[in-house]
Amino acid sequence: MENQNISDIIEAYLKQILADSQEVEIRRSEIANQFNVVPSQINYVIKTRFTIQDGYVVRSKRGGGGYIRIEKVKLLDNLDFIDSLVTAVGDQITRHDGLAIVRSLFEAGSINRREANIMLAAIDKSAINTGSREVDERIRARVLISILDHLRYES
Amino acid sequence: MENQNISDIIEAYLKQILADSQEVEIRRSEIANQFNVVPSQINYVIKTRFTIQDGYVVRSKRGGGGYIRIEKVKLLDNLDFIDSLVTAVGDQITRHDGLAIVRSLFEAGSINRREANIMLAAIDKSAINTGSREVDERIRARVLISILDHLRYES
DNA sequence: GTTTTCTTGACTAATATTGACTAATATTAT
DNA sequence: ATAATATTAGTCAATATTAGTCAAGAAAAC
Repeated sequence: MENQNISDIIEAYLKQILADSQEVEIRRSEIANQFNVVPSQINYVIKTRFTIQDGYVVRSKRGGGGYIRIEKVKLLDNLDFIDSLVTAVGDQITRHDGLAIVRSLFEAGSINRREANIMLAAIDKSAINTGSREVDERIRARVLISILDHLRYES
Repeated sequence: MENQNISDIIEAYLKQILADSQEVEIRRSEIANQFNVVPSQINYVIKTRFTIQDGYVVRSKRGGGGYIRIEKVKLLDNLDFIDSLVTAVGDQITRHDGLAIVRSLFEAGSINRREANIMLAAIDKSAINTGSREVDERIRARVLISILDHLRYES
């Protein structure tokens, strides 16, 4: 074992629970208290160590009875492909190139025609049209990547 | 699971009754008493969890013999249904209400789980996040309506 | 010495709970 | 009939209870 910082320790704690069960639900302040760190460090640990690339989906709720729930998901075998598309999208993308991304998914068999059409509708000009082409391209990129990330696992 | 808030518990209680019957009729003060909350919390639960987007219609009467009646709505044919959702979306919509829209589509059988997840990814915070809540809500509305419009043609 | 990662806390956002006040309807008294 | 009273539900704003974001400084890695 190398020199472990507290983030690593919290990560290990959560992953140990996840070794036995499909998901773990915590109250942020409780865990923060338990490990004697500020609450926002829990967000840091989750953001850096429980990403979708790692095979985790995180949901949360604020307010009374709030929680953070980390779920282990079964990743599909198209990960490298999705990765390459995410890279291709980058942080902004034209409609034309977005169309090509969706077509790639369809032709690879990752999505069917109906799903492709839903994706196209989501990045269409009628959907994303703020008046600034640059802003539109950034939003389109994020919408696409958000969808691509969901195609990584079974749901 | 273990630390649910009382609003969730009341929601679950009502929905359990609605699982067996088309509607449920309550006396507000009785339920408030039963769950040991103030009466107006029942209004909160209904307002946040039994909206028309969720597929419920609520009627009530004040005065002696007053009641609150929650009815599970029978969905119309697909076109009218999508029309009603488009109307419900309007020109801006919160994530919470957007979620309810997608859930309605799913529960109505208009889309399957995979399609629902694609839609949710498209309107997620990770996808639409310009820094202005108002702008986000407008974009979210347009993305949703664009997808809803495409769902008309295909079915 | 520079860059990356970690830690911290101030500020923000979402959701839940509560209660004072209001409105509608029913019942009773005149 | 009409007015007064009782009995419901509705609205709204204040407060409480959570989690999220972001940026600055510290520590570690390179």
